[in-house]
Amino acid sequence: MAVSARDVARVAGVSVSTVSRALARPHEVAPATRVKVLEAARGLGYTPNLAARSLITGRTGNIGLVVPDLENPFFASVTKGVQSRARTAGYAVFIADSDEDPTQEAELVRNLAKQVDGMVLCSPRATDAVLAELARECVLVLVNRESGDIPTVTIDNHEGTRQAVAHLLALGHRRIAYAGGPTTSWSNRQRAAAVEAQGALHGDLEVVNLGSFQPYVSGGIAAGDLVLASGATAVIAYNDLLAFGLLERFRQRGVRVPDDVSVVGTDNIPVSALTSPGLTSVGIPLVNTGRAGVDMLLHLVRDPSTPPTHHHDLTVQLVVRASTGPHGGDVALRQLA
Amino acid sequence: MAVSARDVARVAGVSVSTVSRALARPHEVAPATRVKVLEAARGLGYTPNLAARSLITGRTGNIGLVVPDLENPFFASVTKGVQSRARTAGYAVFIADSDEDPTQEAELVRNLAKQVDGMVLCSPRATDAVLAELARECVLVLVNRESGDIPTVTIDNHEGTRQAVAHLLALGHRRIAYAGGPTTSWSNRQRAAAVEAQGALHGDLEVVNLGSFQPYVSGGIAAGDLVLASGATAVIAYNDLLAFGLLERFRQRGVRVPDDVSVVGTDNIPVSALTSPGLTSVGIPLVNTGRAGVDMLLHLVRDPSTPPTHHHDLTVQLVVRASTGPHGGDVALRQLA
DNA sequence: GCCTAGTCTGCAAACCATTGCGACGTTTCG
DNA sequence: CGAAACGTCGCAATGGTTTGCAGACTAGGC
Repeated sequence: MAVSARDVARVAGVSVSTVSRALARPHEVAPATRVKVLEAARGLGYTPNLAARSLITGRTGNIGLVVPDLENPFFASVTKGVQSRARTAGYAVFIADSDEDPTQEAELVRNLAKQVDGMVLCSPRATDAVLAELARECVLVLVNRESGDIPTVTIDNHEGTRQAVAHLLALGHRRIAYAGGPTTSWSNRQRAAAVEAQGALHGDLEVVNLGSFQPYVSGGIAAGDLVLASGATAVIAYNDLLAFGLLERFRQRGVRVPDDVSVVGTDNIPVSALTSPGLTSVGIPLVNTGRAGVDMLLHLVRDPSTPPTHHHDLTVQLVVRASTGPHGGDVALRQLA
Repeated sequence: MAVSARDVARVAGVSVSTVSRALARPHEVAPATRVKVLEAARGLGYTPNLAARSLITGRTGNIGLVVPDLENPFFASVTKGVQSRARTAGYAVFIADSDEDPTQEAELVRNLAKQVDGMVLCSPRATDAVLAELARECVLVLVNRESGDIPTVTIDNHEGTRQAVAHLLALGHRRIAYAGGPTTSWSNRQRAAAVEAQGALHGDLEVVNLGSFQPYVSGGIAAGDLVLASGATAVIAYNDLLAFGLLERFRQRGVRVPDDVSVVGTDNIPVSALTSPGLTSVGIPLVNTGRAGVDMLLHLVRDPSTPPTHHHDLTVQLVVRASTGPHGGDVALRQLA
């Protein structure tokens, strides 16, 4: 059925080893034989059996990607980046969705570990202990998470938060709430800490941490009422989906954005430009985040001797849209008039 | 390094073949030996080498999924469904993104074909001829596309369009535009034809086909002006992203939705509830579409003898939100008052 | 007590590509 | 002219698992 190297060898009148070499190391075989083999291979439509190859070489040419939720546009974009970069490097990618469940996450990694040369874990929810264990079983790169000395691509959460707070301060806000994501999320802990740090930095700024919510629209709807009760005039959300939920809940309750409350999201996923009002959001280079993860992983896989950077920090940029403004409307503009 | 069946055999004091049987066909080995082997395997942390297994069985335990654009929420949801269903069936899934490019699509299928037991092609953009060729090289299931006698999971486009048109007719619209997607998209051709068919069916209805646009927000922005110039009071869009673009462009031009123009999308992706106004959309069971594709594929793979259904048609349901209403505002309500 | 049927288990081939080593032939240099 | 060096290629082992076949051993029936 399938055509093997033996068939090619027979047609080309050479041995199987010569076929292998003609394809893998062309300079080690005489030009004349090379063309004979190549022609035979093309004629028969030969492609090496990857299972057999990986059995002997120990490498698969595949990488794995585990994300908490494929339906979250943030992870969808990262996945796109991973896939595109892997493809140009000649790697195929396994995808796995953990549904935000740390247990499934570890299981998925173990299932895939034997079929891949390495894995990218995006925003893993597992504990440091579990990650350390997994890292021993398989080459790992973390994206949007730091843990021990596992190679990592992160986002500059502190700087993102700083930009968001600076923006809100400039608009006159003095009481800012933070609506957090899953407690299992490292970036959530980072962002929460960064907001608190900003509060400590500015004497006239009060920060209210509202706690943890589901990183979906539903979580934002739940958080909305807490924001209003907290007396904050602005809220920073763990991610854009949560921010959408806030906008929705505020609309339901007749609270005007940004006149009554300003809302800042995080991630700047593509749809954030489309809500009404458009969402001010801490922009992350989504697709590039995926690419960076693959780059680091492939470097590790191809020459494990020289790990030049174990840590790559991506820059962020606040994108201001209509969901933020001065509390009570634009006094500055009114004074100018 | 890695523990093989030979190690287990040595520890358990049996032969390699007995190890294999104890794990794969427990009833073919004596209970006493079975527990010995199982204990040894567990003690050593043995897991069968999948490459070696697939080398001999010819099966991989993997499936592939090709989609035109992972960042499109429609495909993200389908991917989620595929992944979740495959996982519970013990299959791992390769993901590939063709960037809406038919050439890449075929290439991706060929690259993956050797490593999978079968593939799901979601909304493939390739021609029927190319698909037929690919189907000969690999077990294929099409989702949201019909082509020859390749097994297929489709969406009832005709019914969806019927519902959308009926809704608009009920609101009093008599001139309806269709803003189409890629010409390479089968479902776009289906939907365009269905709209025309509805026009032919209702004597008092005029249908305007505006042609083909990119299935992104940018495509809708481009289409917006054509809608207005066409004199239509309502527009049906190929997908929700395109509809978002329409909403955006109408806002830019000060055109009120739904008072001046009604907008209907297709797919009912999660964010459609969040735009302002909320998007009326032909709802598709997104995640289930992916599941259905995998179900069909696995059935084909596991017993290729009896293909019970080569065609599965998923039901659709129009979801009405605020983007549709009577032209010029709600006269019916005003008359009641 | 012997034969048969049946239950377990081991042997060895097979799957397919890769690669170290050695053989062979040719060239080059001393 | 001899020997070393080099280029080219085949042999055979290797990787880990599955499975047909045959052998060994047990149990049961006459």
